[in-house]
Amino acid sequence: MSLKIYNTLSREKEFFIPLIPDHVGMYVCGPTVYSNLHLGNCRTFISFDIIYRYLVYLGYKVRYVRNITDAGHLEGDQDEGDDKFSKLARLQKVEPMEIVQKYTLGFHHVMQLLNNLPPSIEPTATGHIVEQIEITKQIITNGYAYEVNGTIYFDVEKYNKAQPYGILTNRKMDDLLEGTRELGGQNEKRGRLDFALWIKAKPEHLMQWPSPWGMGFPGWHIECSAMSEKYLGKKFDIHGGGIDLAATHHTNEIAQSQACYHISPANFWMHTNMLTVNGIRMSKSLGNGFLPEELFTGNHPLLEKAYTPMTVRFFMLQTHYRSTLDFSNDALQASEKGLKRLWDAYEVLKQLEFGSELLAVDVELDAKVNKLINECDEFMNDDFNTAKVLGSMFELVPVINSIKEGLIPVAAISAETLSLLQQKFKIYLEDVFGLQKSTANNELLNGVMDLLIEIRKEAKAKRDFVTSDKIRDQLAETGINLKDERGGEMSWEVY
RNA sequence: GGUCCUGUAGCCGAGUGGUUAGGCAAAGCUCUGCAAAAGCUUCUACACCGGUUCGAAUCCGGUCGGGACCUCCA
Repeated sequence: MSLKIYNTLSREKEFFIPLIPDHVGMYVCGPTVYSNLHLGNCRTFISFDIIYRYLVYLGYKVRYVRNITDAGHLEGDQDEGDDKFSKLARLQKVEPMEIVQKYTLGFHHVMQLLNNLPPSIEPTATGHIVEQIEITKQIITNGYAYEVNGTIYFDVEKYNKAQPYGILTNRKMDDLLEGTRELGGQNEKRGRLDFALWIKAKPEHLMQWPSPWGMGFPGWHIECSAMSEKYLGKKFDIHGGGIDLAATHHTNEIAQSQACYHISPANFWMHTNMLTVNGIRMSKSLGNGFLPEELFTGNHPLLEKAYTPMTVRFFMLQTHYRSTLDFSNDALQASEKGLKRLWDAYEVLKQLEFGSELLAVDVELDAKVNKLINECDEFMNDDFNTAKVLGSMFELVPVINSIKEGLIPVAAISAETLSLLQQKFKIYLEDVFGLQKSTANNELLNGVMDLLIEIRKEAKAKRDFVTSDKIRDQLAETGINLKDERGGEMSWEVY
């Protein structure tokens, strides 16, 4: 079975066939680094991280490009506005690049905590001004852009006569025009839907570059066209981003590429759905965003406690990437416990060894285990259905625990099946889903715990429950859970 | 207003027309010196009204509710 991906462009799942066999070029729209990213932003980057990891698992050589937007993002919909970096920089009396540096570092830190792999290339808009100017020039040459007082606009209505402008989100030009606000008298655009490729800078503007049209800065959409072309070519396999970018940003990217190179940039357009709070989209403008830091510290009115980055990651894995996901303390609480159950079973599984005893293999169980394991790949191949994969893995948890408890003999499943089970759990939990153990134990603590366990065992052997309970209770107070195993062994974990 | 998406048990959420998704919570039992963990069992839902079909949560139509995009936002 081969991979199928839902393509926004066709509005259906299509078999994924890369342009160059065994190679995948993937471009994902990254953050605009003028503020902290919230959990909704994180969701998109986690989703694409898992997609990236799965493509690698399938054996593709993936070039994953995710940009950093550090220039030119306009405030509001008035094209004569300030860019976000200049505005903030003036407000805080710092260099625009100080803003960029601060939030880029913050972004990378959060990505690392969430265990997202770094992309292959992470280009910045300010590092590609030349390329953006070149594309703009070519679009003008091709007749799809015009200059007004040093600002270059893309002529949407003219473009729409050659190519369907609203193709990505299935919109007709007339409908789009209807939904647009009236042009203000001072507006210099020819058409309501026209957008800026290059914007003339006022003299006091902090970030500006020379261009054939005077000093200015790039429009928002042109950077992605320029950088995706530079690193992935005029046509590449996958272009991704949040679904909120589809109607405007990605629609304009397609128009720019078509107007410049006469080709639609990506074969597959993938869009991740929004994270909501009480059913409403988490967004910067609404101010209902949770910062990752608030979550990791529990410092938020809607949270009862802190949650680890891995809990957040797991929480998002339980939902399909194209569904909205509602964020709440209860939902996170459930994820925390679910992840623990699954991860504990994984730790148990790693320790299981196939014995040499010649017990009859439970054919039915063996077949069931194999089916559940093999389904994982099928579910992922069906447009990355992580939720179904987790469902299968959870069904395997009682099997693993029962083997450990001796309720099912190890030899009930074949050595081959056990080995496959161990391999697949490792591959999915660690390599594809990118989960990792939340608390690291150190050698010193291990030694101390060995001693305490020994003392407790001795006390229990003498039926000295006062001492044995004291050890367990006081460890519990310091945050360590000591558990009596079947057969007199003891294990422990940090809460 | 236009273009879409969506409504699943206490909560979160998968669901290809016919088979118990799964997680969390809750209850009972087993195990245990007592716990915790684990195992077993129970809770079997698909907004509403029609239609198609032998059969629909799943397809079609309508009604009502929620949301997204159309304007900066992953």
